[in-house]
Order: sequence, then C-alpha cells, then structure tokens
Amino acid sequence: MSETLNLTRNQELVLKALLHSQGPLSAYQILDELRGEGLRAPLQIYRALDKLRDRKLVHRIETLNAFVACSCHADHAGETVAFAICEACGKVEEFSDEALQKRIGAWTREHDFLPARTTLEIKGLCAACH
Amino acid sequence: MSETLNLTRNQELVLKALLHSQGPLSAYQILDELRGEGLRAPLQIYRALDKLRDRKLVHRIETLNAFVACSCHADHAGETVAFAICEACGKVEEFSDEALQKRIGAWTREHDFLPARTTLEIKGLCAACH
DNA sequence: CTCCGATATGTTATGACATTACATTTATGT
DNA sequence: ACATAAATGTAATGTCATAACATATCGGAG
Repeated sequence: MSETLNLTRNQELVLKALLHSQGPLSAYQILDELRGEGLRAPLQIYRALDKLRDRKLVHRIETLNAFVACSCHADHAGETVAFAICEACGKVEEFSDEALQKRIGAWTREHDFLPARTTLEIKGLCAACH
Repeated sequence: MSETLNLTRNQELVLKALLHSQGPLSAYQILDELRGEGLRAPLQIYRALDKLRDRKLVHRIETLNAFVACSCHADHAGETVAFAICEACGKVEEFSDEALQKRIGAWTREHDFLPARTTLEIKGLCAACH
C-alpha cells in the first residue's frame, strides 16, 4: 500500500507512526518514536508531515498542535474535513458532512468571503466516554 | 464601559490593546505594545487573556496562535463562535450562525458525541480583498 | 551512461508560543 | 483590622516550528 504511494523513507516512517497510534501525535512525539530509526531532528519530521499533508494522508489538529493519519478512505479533494476530539480518551473521529459544508458555503457567499481552508474541530466526550 | 466590567489593570490594558488593533495579536505582540505600561513577562499577558477569555471578551484564533477582542455585542453564552479570517488584510470577522450550530448539533447527536467546545475558522479572502 | 536539475535529507541554531514554580501584593468580605 | 482569595511580578523552562546551509539521492534529457 505505502509502496504504491511512492513515499520516501522518512515519509513512510512518519505515516506508520501515526497509523499505529491510538490518537494524535505531536511532531516531537513522532520524533521520539523514530529515534530508533535514525531520525534526530524535528525538521525531518515536519518535512515529512508537510508532504503527507499535501497528499491528504495526514491532517493537523489545530487545537492540539498534533497530527493524525487520515482515516477517510475516500478521496476528499477540496472537501472540508472536520474532527470530533474526545478529551477523555484522546480519540479523534474524522468526518466530512455535506450539509455542514453547504451551510458554511452559504455563509461565505452571503458575506462575499472567498474561502480557502476551513478548520472545524469539536472537543468533547465520545460515545465510549460518557 | 471597562469600568463596569471590573477589569484589573492588566486585563484592561490587554483588552484595550486588542480593541485598538486592526487584526489579531499574538500574546508577545500584546506584550510588546504594553512594555511602556510596565508589563515585562509573557505570563502577565497570558493571565489577563485567560480571564478575558473566561468572560468571552476575548477569543483565541487557533489557526493563528493569536487573540482578538470579541466583536459580538450580544451575550453569546454557550454559543459557538466562528471566524472568517482574511489572509490578505488580516481582518477577522466573528460570527455565530444558528443553522451551522444546528447542523453541528445534528452530527454530534447522530454520533453520540457530547460536545464541549467547537472551533470553526475559515481562512480565505474577505470581500475587500478579492 | 552521464550529466543536470529537482527533490529529499542531515544538522545546527534559532524563533515563536506557552507554562511551571515561587514570592509578593492587592482586593474583598466579615 | 484581619483572614483569605485573587491578582501580580519574576525567572526559568517547556513545547512547537522554521531558517539556513551543506550533502545526497532520484529521474529524465541528451
């Protein structure tokens, strides 16, 4: 799978670290996990993350300063991705809601605002934690 | 006005700095503006910001690591506040959209997620900048 | 194949944002 | 006026992210 994506070694290591993780990881946590693989500097992680984010294989969670592997198997080009973040267990649920996007689009049209990127993050307690 | 809010000196200085600003300010930018008033340490700013945020007089823009004075004169207790951020001129438009909140509420109910705080930030170009 | 440009990597240093810990002062209520 | 809670001052440190520069690797054109 990763092979067909033509990832470089560092990119693949970073993506795997995120895929194996239960929750989001900060760049420095990823670095710590990959020191055994020879990675030493934060920039090595950030560079890999940048490429992975370009390809939508990884998302940044703004409210956590952390990163998650994309769990949406569809190709969400252009789509806004949203997150529900459990403050108890740390799990992050990624979703994309058509109606929500329409509603955001309606607001931006009404206000003549040209949207580029939308960040939507909901913090609370997931089904398992309340 | 500020007097009726019973703000402390530091809180008032920080709030005024934000009110006088065209756009969002980072805590360190606020500090720089207030050195003349005798403030010296980041913590003095962060503490004032925390109190102001508790009282919803100030909001944090997560995607900018910066803060804005609340521009909504209504009392938005419990409401989700959203932001449209112009990447050209830096202006931040604060808004609260009923339909949007309903839609987010619908998603959380469907997924049995108990929401606490929602962050919604749209980056793009404002009417004046495109 | 070999050369070249583009891309990725390695490394050090530094910048930007935020908090911990502790001592002191000021405000508030009884 | 006294006790307690809230706010303040200060230094040090922790966390997140990027700049600058040198080197190596990949992929295509000749």
